[in-house]
Amino acid sequence: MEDLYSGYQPLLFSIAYRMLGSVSDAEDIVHDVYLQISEKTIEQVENKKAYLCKMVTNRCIDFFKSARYKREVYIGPWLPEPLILKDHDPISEVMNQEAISFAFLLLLEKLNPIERAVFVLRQVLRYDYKKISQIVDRSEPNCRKIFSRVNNQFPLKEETEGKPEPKNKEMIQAFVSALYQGNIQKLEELLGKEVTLYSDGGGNVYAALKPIISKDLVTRFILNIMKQNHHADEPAVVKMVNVNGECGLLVKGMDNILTVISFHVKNDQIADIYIVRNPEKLKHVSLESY
DNA sequence: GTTCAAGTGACCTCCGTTTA
DNA sequence: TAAACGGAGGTCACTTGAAC
Repeated sequence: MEDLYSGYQPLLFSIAYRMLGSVSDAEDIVHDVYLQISEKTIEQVENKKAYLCKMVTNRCIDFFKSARYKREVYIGPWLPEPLILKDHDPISEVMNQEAISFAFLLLLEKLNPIERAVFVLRQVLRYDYKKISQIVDRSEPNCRKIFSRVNNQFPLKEETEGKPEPKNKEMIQAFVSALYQGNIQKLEELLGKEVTLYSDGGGNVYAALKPIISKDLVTRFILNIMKQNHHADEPAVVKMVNVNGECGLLVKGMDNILTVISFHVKNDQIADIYIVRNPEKLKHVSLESY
């Protein structure tokens, strides 16, 4: 059972996280699945990997149906829980191979649970339709059609192809230094014309209740935050980290993680900024590691 | 050349909403 | 309340491309 857990846990977590956009819920589901299966049961199963994927996917579908209601009453923009990836972590190795960006997870959010499962299994994990049909309990042609329709409906494919370019890292470094210097001209160069800033406080902490759109408004918003931080008794520390496979920022206070920021870069400019401030979504980020 | 998996257009069915 | 309508989701059949 231990080998089974260490062998498949990263893969199962990667499926659950993409389906739900929540680190803690994904961990719970994977853990529950391992608690539910007994050694006897699993030994009788021919394809253990497909069996475990099916269990996790079905759990996610059930969970998502109930979570959907919660999100409908969510205060402000909903963002996924950030996943801070480190080198040599088994989960990082699985995640870095596949799409996991905030932009991708937010697009997935628009799909129904079955569409999500089919898309993740096919586009991200490259499963064949036979396996997918067994996992989601739909016919093979139906799975092909679901995938085809999702592809036509949403521009998800580009989000799953390629890894974050090193250029992004330089861009985020330039962004941070422009912030500290208060260099408005440089900030405006880095931001796309229609840049959108999403701020998720979940009603627990201060955050913008609506997405902020346009270069001018976003620049003013972030400079204002920097000004407040500068005048604080204990200014926060900003650190560059790997957030969901892309270069991002972690803002550390005296005794807790205050904010995690992720960026979506398009055509050499920052197209979207995702700011997670909801403490509920930062609980899993360990302060000691940073 | 054959086989097979994948992708997609055309068509059908079902179900929720609208309207008389 | 029942018929009409539209959209979502499913099946069938065909084309395409890769592997052998």
